[in-house]
Amino acid sequence: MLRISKLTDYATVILAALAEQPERVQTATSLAEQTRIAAPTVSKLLKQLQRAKLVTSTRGLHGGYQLARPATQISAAAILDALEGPLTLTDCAAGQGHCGIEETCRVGRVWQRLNLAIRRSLYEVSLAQLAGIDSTQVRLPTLEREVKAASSVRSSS
Amino acid sequence: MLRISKLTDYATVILAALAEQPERVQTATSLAEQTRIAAPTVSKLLKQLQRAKLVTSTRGLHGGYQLARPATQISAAAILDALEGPLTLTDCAAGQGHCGIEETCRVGRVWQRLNLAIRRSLYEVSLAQLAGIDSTQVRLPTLEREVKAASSVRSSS
DNA sequence: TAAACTAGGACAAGTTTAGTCCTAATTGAC
DNA sequence: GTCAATTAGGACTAAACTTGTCCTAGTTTA
Repeated sequence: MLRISKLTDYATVILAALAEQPERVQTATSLAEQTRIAAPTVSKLLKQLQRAKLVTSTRGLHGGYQLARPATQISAAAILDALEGPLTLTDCAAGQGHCGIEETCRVGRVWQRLNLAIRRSLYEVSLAQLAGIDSTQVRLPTLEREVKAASSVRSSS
Repeated sequence: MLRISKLTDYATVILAALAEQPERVQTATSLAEQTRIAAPTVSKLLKQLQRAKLVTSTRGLHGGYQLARPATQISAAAILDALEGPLTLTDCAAGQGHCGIEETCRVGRVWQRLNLAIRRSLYEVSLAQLAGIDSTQVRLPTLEREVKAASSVRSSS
């Protein structure tokens, strides 16, 4: 539960490897060797990351991948979004609003707020910090406020 | 991603229904009607919750289920644990420690700490709050501290 | 033109999740 | 003591998601 997929985990490892040498263009193959992740998987992930604009790609000979922006400006939330789509703790949160038990379910709202709180906390963590490159402390005023609000919300909007 | 399972969501709805009338013993069937969740599913979930000691059961005629303790003393984390087992954001966190890319992976540790931070925040939210019965504000000093620590951890232990 | 790359998507196997059903065991009422 | 209501436990199935592989096409440089 509340588990990020293995692929997402891999992606952060790959991004961390890119973050270590931001000036260098690295091929999927080389990244696979560095990280010990199977090459086709690395390839696939890099494609996804490219689509999400987290890395830039150069085709052709001497091509490869680079971080699209500094590691300090890539949040954990962005990585998760890129690979797993927008984060929704429950199905209701996804949008449609009809899960069959709408009326009886006053629980949904609170989950969604908790959801948001967690999301914001992930948003405050940068790739640089995940990779252990940057040790800058993050300020997290948002997080505390959000979770507090989430947990005290009532059914009456 | 970071999604709680539908069953867990159902479980909180069921627990919320029980929390509304803590003095009453309610049957699985009645809870199914109230919540509009399919009866066999409700049954199954209640069994799990009973095993986790979140509800008490009475067998036989006029039997049914009740909360094992006040809703204020049941945390969201406890509900998640009961249904999905101990929370692990990544596989590495689960224990074995060999995911094939150990050496190259300095990312794991930070995930695990974030994990813990989220977990603690869930621990601070009670069923009463989820159900909208109790509007008590929670103090969350732990959460802020935890996430801050998690995000600034370095590879060097 | 050939070689080294990425881009995109189809596909298959494995695992997890969701939900159903069946057969005990227990209790209270008549 | 028998019957009906109810939980206990687990087997089973179908659907969904995850993970990983592979193939073909497009791009760039030497």
